Order: sequence, then C-alpha cells, then structure tokens
Amino acid sequence: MGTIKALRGTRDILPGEVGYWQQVEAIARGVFGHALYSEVRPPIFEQTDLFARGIGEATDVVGKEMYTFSDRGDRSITLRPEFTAGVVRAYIEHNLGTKAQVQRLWYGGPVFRYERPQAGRQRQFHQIGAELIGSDAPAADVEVVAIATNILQQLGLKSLRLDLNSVGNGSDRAQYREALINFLTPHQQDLDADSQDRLTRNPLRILDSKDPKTQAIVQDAPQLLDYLGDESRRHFDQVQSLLTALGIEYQINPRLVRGLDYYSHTAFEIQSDDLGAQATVCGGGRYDGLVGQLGGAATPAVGWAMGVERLILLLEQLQAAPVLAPEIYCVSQGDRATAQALVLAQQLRQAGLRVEFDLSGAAFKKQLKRADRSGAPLCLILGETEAVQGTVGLKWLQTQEQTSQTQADLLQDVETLKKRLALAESTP
RNA sequence: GCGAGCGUAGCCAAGUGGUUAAGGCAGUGGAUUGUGGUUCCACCACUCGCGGGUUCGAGUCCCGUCGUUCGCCCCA
Repeated sequence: MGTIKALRGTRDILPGEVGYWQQVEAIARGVFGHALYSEVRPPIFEQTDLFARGIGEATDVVGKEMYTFSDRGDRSITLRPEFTAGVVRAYIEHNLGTKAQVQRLWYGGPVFRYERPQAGRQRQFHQIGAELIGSDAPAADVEVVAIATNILQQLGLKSLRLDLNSVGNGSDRAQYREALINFLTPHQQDLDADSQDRLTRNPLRILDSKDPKTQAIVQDAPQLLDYLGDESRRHFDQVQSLLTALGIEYQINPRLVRGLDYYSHTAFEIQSDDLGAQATVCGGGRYDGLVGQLGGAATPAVGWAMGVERLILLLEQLQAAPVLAPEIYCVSQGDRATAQALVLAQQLRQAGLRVEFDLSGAAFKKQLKRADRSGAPLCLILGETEAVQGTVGLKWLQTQEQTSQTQADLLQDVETLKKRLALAESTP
C-alpha cells in the first residue's frame, strides 16, 4: 500500500473515543481547580541539554529513548519525554518563585519516548501532571498525592494500589549506594546481565529486577530505609501519618526506586492489576534538587505524572465512551423547506440547543431513520407544506407523538421546548 | 535494543495448496407518492499489510519488510 499511515507508536484519537479524553481532562481540570492549581503549557520541544541535565544522563529515558534531532540552525532539539524539566525551566526563567512562595501548577499534553510500543506504551503518549514548587512540607507531598487519588476516584477507577517509599536525600542515598555496591559486588557473577550493567551506572535499580536469581540475592541486601538520616526519617513518617489522616491507603515498597535521577525523599507510584505489564498509572515524588540543578535557587518541589492512555484503558473496562447526542434532529425536503429549516436550526443552536441538521435531502423515511439513530428525542420536520404555511412538524421519537406549530411560535417559546427536552432525555 | 504470536472489506470474522475469496454488523439503493426503530430484496474485497520466492497452481508454504499484540528492558 502506498498510502501514508500514522507512524509507529502514534495513534489517532478518533470521534468514537475522544469522549474518554474529554472526560479525563474535565475531571482533572475540575480537581486541580478546587485545589487552586494553575495550568501551565510549556513548549513541546526544548534544548536537549535541559533533559540531559534534568533527568539524568544515566537514565534510559535520556540514554536511549529521546527524540532528538538538529534543527535548521544546528541546535540539538528534543521532543519532551516528560514535563517536569520543562515546567521547572519555565519556573526559573520567569521567576515564578518571586511571585509567590509556593507555586501550584498542573499540565497536560503529549510526550515522546522512542520505545518499542506495547499495550499502554506508545512513542507519543499523553500525560497529565502536577508540580508543587516551593514547599518542603510533608503536607505538600500529601496534598499532591491526594489530588492524584481524587482524580482517579472521580474517574471511578477502583482496585488501584498506592506504593510509597523514601529515597532519602542526596547524602543518604550516596551512603546507601556505596553499601549496596559493596554488598552486590561479591555476587556480581550471579546477577542477570542487565543488573551487572547497572551495578556501576544505576545500582538502586537492581533492587527492582524481575530476574529470580537477582531477586534472591537482593533479598538480603541492605535496606534503603535503614540509611535514612533523621531529617529524611521524620519527613517520611509525617507523610505517612498525614496520608492516614486523609484515609488514603498505601503500602510501603522499599524496592520502589523511581527511574529518574532527580527524586529525593518521597517516591510513589499508583498501579493497577488490569493493565498487564505496564501497570503504572501515576508516578511521582519529591525532587528537591532539580530547581537548583537547572540553575535556579535551591527550591524544594514535589509532583507526579499520570499516563492518560493507561487511564483510558482502565476506563474502557468500566464504561462506554461518553458521546454527545443531539437534542433535536432536523429533517427537510425541497429547497424552500431546507432553507427555512437551516434558519430554524441556526436559531435553535443560538438559543443553546444541540441541533443536528440532515443534509441529504433524501426521502423522509431515510432521514427519520437517521433521526432515530442519532438518539435525539425530538425530530423537526419541514417539507413543502410546512414551508408554505411557515410551520414545522415536531415529532417526539420516543412517544411517536407529532404536533405542528408555526416556526415563530417555536422560537418564541424555546424555554418550554427545553423543558420538554430535558424531561424526554431523563426518561429514555 | 532482544524474544514470541498475529496481519482477510469501515468493524467482527470463515477459509490452512486447487475452478468465481463464506457469514454477520455498519453503509448505499429499493419493497406505490412526505415519516423512524421490525421485516424482505439488491449492491458493497479483480483480492487476502507490502515486496520477493517455491509450485502447474498460494490468502493458505518460505524469506524479507512494515505494522500490531504479548513478554524482557524501561516508564506514565
């Protein structure tokens, strides 16, 4: 076939499913609004260096998953593989920290990672996320988690698990890292190939390995939680007791190590059993070092991102896609009648009604059939007779009741029409 | 980047080496002229993702390629 198709790992979101997207976006927007988070919209591409520095050279995201290219000015450009680095860059660039001590921000849009597609994983996918910049309070961590759980709850998603861990601060982690390397090095030969590789690059990730032999070795490894200093310990304890106070269930997962370098203290992940291998629906944590690392004043921050496609995979298991049905379906035959019908439809739309207009001019039989399928409770009928009289037929499709009145009267009395429509729609 | 499965119309599919590629849904036209949800009839793939090969003959076997699915890896 010579026709052009969407690139591997990209997808068109078509009318039949777009209702899910609008549902997710509307709920997220609502929840963020109630918590006074403001939307930010950073650019889709940035200087490559921003992500390399922000996310960490050693991570897979930077090492092998970025969409990087040179533009015509020979600049190295990267399509964002996540939002956080861009949001923080904007925060620094526009001195948002000087406008208010605490910035509560949210975002949504496409991100890009060059990966092998599979269920719940694409090259262009969409994230919705939150960043709370400027507070190191445990309550900030919990606020952000609570917003995530609110969104998931309002979407009606059940059987989700919240995993929680603390990766401590930089020096906690450095000490632990050393202890872990010391522990693992004697076992080096017995680790799986990937883990051997990670021993020097990113040893904490070895804890997460699914290889059974590696798992067995890791079983007796020192625990990160034992290496937390007093500060980190206290922060983690407070996060837990606040979560409990909010009635948010969680489980401590000492092996939860977020992939990106910038995390510190709290790390969390929300997973579902109904998604196969790509089980994580929301991931996030605290990243107190990032703002400083990107050239801003040292500023604590915490945030998360959700994968919209994964949310929708779960929603599909629960409900049909919301669709917008017309309230009125308008049929007509003949040039004069069609012209009048079009005017009528236009005026009804301006009066706030959802009106679908049949363009076919086909036999009323066909048009009525489409009216029926459209789901509209009311069909307006204009033929030659009505055109001459200046009237319009009103056919209520559920009861088959049909009346006629003048077009002028109909428009005069849109309010009672609306009431009848509301009644008809509530009793389908 | 690695491993395995799959790829027939808009959708769901039968077909597994032999003349014209089942069926269903949707769509279009019709069953007396201006009225729906039922029914009936007709039409709707010169072609089986694409390219090459084996064979007298391929949707059906082989190779490649692209896509997709499921794992690994990684992450949302």
